[in-house]
Amino acid sequence: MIPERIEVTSEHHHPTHDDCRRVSTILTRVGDKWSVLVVILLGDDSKRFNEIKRMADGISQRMLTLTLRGLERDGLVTRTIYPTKPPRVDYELTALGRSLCEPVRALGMWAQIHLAEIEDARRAFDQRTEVEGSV
Amino acid sequence: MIPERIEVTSEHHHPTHDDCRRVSTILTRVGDKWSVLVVILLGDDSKRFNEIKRMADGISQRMLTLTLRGLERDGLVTRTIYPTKPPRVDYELTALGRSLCEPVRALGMWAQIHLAEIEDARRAFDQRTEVEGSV
DNA sequence: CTGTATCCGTCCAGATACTG
DNA sequence: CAGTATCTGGACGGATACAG
Repeated sequence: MIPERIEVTSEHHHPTHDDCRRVSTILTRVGDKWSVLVVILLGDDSKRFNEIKRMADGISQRMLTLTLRGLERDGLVTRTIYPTKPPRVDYELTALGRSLCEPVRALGMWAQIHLAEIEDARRAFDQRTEVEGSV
Repeated sequence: MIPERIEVTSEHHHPTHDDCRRVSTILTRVGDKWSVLVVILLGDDSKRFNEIKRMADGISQRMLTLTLRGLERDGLVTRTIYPTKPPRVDYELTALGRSLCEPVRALGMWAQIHLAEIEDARRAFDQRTEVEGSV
């Protein structure tokens, strides 16, 4: 029972303020430096802290902790502690987390498909700007 | 002719480093505070600077300028200057910009559908954390 | 191993004032 | 109207050291 459209401001058929703020909110969360990377990396099986850290390659311990906490807070990942010695903590995507993967992957596909196009546009823009600057 | 899958690192069938970095890059760009909002607001017809500013409601002039420049640089919007008096500048989504709307809307739908779920998770988490803190 | 605490430099966003 | 310039506070990310 997935609603086709949730509730859009008044009559306007194309999403407006409320709608966009929501999108914006989620994208802000999702768009931070590491969250999506971690979500995708988690994939289907649970993983340990350092395992993720190695995969992410470049993330600091601090940032990984913060990122995982954020994802946990949003109900996207679960955190399971095994009080062994040394301690072991497993992270795993929740159903919600896995469901997020779909639209994110779609965006990822878009990114890959249009990457060259965007980079060309950037080069062109930078050149234009540069020329202006040197006049 | 949209490729099902572009090129994923070696054998692994689930996206890895390269893949993820790309997604991450785009999401970072897309995930900043105003870009997506502006893209969605632009919709199908061109709009003027202050027109967008009014719709965005809360964005500063500076941020709107920077956001639009960024989008223009990435080839997502065009900027048309009419040297009238007073000057008039129209912004419009490019084909690339419009194509971005689709995955973004998908994410938006996801956000709307799961908003309550996420907020519940947040409340639960905060409560748990709070309890721990007070012990 | 899996964190937390602290320090610190950088970037970013907002406010304000000014310009073509 | 549509910007640019400048200043400033705060958030963010990284490095490091320490703890359970």
